[in-house]
Amino acid sequence: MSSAYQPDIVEKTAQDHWADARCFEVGEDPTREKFYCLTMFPYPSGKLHMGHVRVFTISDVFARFHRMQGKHVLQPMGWDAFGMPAENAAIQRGVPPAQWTYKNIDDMREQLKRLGYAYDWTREIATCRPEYYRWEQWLFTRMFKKGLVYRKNSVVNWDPVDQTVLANEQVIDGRGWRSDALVERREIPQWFMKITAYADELLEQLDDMPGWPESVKTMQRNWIGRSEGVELAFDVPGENDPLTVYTTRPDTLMGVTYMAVAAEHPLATRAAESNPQIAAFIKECTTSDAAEATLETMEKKGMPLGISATHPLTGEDVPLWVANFVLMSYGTGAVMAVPGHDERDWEFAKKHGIPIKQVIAPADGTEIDIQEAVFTDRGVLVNSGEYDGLSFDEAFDAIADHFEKTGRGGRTINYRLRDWGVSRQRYWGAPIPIIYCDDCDAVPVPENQLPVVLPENVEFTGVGSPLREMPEFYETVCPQCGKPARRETDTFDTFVESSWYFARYACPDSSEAMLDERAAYWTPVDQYTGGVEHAILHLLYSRFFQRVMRDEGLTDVSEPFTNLLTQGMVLKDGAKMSKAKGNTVDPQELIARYGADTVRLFMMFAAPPEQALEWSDEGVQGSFRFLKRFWNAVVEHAASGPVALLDVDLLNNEQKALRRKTHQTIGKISDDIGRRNSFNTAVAAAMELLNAVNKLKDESDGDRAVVHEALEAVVLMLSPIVPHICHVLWQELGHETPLIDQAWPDVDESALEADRIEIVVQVNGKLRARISVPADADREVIESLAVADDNVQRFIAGNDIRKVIVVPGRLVNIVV
RNA sequence: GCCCGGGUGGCGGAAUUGGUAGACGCAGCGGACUUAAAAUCCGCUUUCCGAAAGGAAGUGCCGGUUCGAGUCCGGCCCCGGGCACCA
Repeated sequence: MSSAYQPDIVEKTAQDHWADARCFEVGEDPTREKFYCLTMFPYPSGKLHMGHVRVFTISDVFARFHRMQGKHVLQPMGWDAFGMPAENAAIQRGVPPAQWTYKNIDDMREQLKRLGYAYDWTREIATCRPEYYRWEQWLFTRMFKKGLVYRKNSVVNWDPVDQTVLANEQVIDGRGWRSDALVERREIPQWFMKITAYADELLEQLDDMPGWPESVKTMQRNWIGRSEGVELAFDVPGENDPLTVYTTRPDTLMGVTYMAVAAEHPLATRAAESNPQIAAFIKECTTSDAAEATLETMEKKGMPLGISATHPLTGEDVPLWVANFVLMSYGTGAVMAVPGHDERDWEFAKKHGIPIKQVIAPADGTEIDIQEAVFTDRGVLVNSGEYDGLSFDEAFDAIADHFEKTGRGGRTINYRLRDWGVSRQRYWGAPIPIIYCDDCDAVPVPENQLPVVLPENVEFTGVGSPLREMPEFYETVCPQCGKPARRETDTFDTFVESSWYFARYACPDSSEAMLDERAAYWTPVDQYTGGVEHAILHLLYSRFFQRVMRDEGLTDVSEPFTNLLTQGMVLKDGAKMSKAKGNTVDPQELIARYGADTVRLFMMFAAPPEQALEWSDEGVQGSFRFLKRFWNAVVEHAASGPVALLDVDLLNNEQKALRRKTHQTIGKISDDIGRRNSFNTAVAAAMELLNAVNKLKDESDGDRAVVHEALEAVVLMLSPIVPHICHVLWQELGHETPLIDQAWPDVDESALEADRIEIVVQVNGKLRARISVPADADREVIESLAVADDNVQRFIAGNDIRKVIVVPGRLVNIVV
């Protein structure tokens, strides 16, 4: 194959070999170190996009690199197959969601195969298959029995025209995407998983996860949001139950000048009965979507309820307000407000003429005017009676003690994290295995009746779930009492499927259990790669599910992913590439034109993996040109005859320099891929080495030997990134055994030694000269050579040398 | 609004532990080869001054620490991601 580079032929040759030899199909081998390499599985939209190519290529580089390190590597692939796009397609084209999804899976599998990823396709999973989702239904019923799932009312976006629940994505500027009607918040009963039962464990374990990026751990810590505070009861005259609030600032208690409750709070509802203005305000509060970003950014509004609570320390009246920024589903649905020492309360008080009282003073004694500016720092208590002069900690303890002694509250740990609502009022998802009986309430479907199979041949109108129109689905009998009963028609949030698929790849065919002993061999995942947009939800739910499976006795593993790489988005025109925005680039065209290797190389070279990659059509050309140069360099070298054995003693300086470059590059690329995840600089280093090879004539025995060594190194080290061309070039270099079975190259330390090194000379921190010194020169020698330099003399002449800093191997800085 | 990132030539980016700013590539310019074009190869390419040697400025903005700051600290600005029903 000594002609021009033809990617289609090269890539078919390599892929045929891997398929024929079943290179990537792996079983369990306890004698070898395993390496489980996984990518967040794709939604089968039907077309591969650049974000897919990026993440799959990153993962494939890991898989192939660790295989060359001698590890037993598993890299599976599957489909996150439930979700809204299938329903949208069904509405638009009249195709049942199942049919559309299976077709897409077939199409995308072919596209993936064309890219040459090292997948074990025998383990493929599709989450919409009953063999898969039966096990999450099973786990749900186990969680039900343990009290880890429960039902409660929760807010959804309600489209009053289409009479249906909308996803946040389906709400555009507060209106339903199809009806254009103003969306309302409405409460309906939904199933929840008690992730908060694991909040502490999920938080604490983050401190012991060195393989995760700090940013992701920080985001998860803040999301869980553990806080230590105090619960306080305020009596409301005429009410039986006190109004309980939670605060992390009990030291500001004496500064409370009003309280606020949510629109859905019983006190507000009661007040609305006799006051039409309040009723109207409450109605207005529910006319918005349920997204937190909407609630947090909308104008803070409130209205006095005309009643007061009693301050628990002073006995003074504290007026009650209803406000749109207090959420019923969050804590107790009521907050105490301290305008002097809370930003939002201060602004609200200013707007509504509510008194602002200073009860904290700066610890350093600075005078402040609380009417002019809010003071939110911790400080010393003032205007607080017996608590005056106390610090934050002292006041926290004194006030918490007081409430504990009087039985009116006390220390509490609070989490921002809320339980996971898993109910979706949608068709294309896994049925929630619950049966409602008039006598027995909600009863989980018995294990021997699982799975509850989702009917796949349905008429799909888009308004409401077809399951609700299918008596043959929902009509059943109660498993407990045998009376006619009704099956749950809601389905699971698709995050449920993606919270445990990583473990199922170990035993995808197990019909006896959710996981079997093969999972003990392969889990946890050693390297997990996926989009940074999943940094919180998917990764936190997976960490939760792993623990639920552990506590169910299915595994000993607590943390599902040992090392995590969150790859940045592929952007175009400054925004995430997405079908919705219509700014996608089709990888298929590029592959047809340049081959998979060029596309893989470009994705790895264009940006560091964790950063956003701004797409540009130019630059792909450059990657293709490099592969052609690479091809020609190897083919021409191989064509010019046999290579003499390398004899390092006979090398001239130029040849030694190339050898040094070769082994420096082996060291650099090993570190770049193996430790730094810095694939772009690994490619750059390989390019530099190839540029250096092309400068040598490749004629003498010594030339040919060092060129051969360098080319072998480049072929081996680029093979994780561009595996097809390297497969063929390895044969060109005269090897019988295929490249896929080769080990990663080693650094020859002796090749790195150099006689002389370059040192930079600065005067007052400004670069003035570069000098060449013997590699073993000591400080005095380096210093005297530096001072002797002509240009350095120009800048130090006539001045006293005050100080000389010598950084060995790097620079000299002369301070005058 | 809150949480997490990012900001370096015309462009993507490099600089790994505070020590040569701009590696590698794209685009551009000049040259070789060619009847010509494409492809390929060679050279130049941060800005300003200078024939050159060399000098000055320079990593979003303002300030600080240091012999030395893209890197550390304080305060801002802009862009991207997430915010619990997009996946």
